[in-house]
Amino acid sequence: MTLDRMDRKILEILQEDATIPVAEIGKRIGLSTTPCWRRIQKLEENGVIQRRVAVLDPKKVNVGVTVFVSITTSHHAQDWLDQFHGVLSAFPEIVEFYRMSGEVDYLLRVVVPDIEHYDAFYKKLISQIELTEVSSAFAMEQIKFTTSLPLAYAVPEPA
Amino acid sequence: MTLDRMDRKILEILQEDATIPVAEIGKRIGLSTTPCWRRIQKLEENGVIQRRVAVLDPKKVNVGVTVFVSITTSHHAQDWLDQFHGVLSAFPEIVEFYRMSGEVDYLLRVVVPDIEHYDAFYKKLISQIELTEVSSAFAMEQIKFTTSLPLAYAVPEPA
DNA sequence: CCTGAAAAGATTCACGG
DNA sequence: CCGTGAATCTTTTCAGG
Repeated sequence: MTLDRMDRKILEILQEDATIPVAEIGKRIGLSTTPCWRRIQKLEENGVIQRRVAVLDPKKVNVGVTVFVSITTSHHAQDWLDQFHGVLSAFPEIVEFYRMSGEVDYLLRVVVPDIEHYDAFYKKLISQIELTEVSSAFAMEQIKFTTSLPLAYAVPEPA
Repeated sequence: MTLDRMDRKILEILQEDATIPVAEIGKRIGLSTTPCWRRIQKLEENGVIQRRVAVLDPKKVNVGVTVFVSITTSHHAQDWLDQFHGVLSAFPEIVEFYRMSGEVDYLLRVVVPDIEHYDAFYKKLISQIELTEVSSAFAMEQIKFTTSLPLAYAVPEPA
């Protein structure tokens, strides 16, 4: 699917605030309600817009602490990997989970209320699956966090 | 603010899908529209719900590659730190930015289309501010990514 | 604090340019 | 592909238990 500048403008608005009425979005980008609405529909059908969600304040739901967990493993059989992915993905505290190149095999972002709860999480984690090497790095401060992806790369070259 | 089980149920639903009508949410949790709506209002007023946003598919907007960038710096003056925070936060490719404890001083999550574009981003970054040590780790696969925070820690003990 | 219904507003659709 | 206007459905407010 190709995204033109209108689509990009719509996405820019909706990434920041999905409560804005379609009529208002149209007004901002110079389009009337229906064509604007049709573009949004298409963006949803094509999966460019995956979902609309409420973003919560981590501190207000008592998960103000972020920990990055680096995992190195010696297992490489597919069976074990599938189980590993499944077990880890099921933890609600694990909000991001990447397979990495380089030194570390996997990187997790974990959210918990404090260090004590992280310790409890950690114990539960290692009790459920065997991990060769695990190292934890604590975030002291979240300086930036956004769900808005850059859209400069999404638009085709100007005609 | 204290969140009871009803609030938590509402948040669980809205974190996953913020398009569900209030009447439907009420039905699911056993509440009629008005009280459910009032609870949502309160959660927004109190900042528990920060915003409602559209979540996009990174690949479909051409930023399928995630890179974690670790930064160590020798500067510690407040002036320099403020500038550092400002300069980095302005990059739309930097979607997360943490001050860390331990080895590394800062950790970034950067999204770009591919390694070539990461190189361009990197050059731009180091041209704008002096960084003592920078190391990049590429994610090969995003196994899990969710904007839903765990809510088990948010609820007060059963009365 | 709750229920049920009415008013206000947004989304969706049929039709025409 | 864009726009206008009307029908439908949601949200929001209000009267009352």
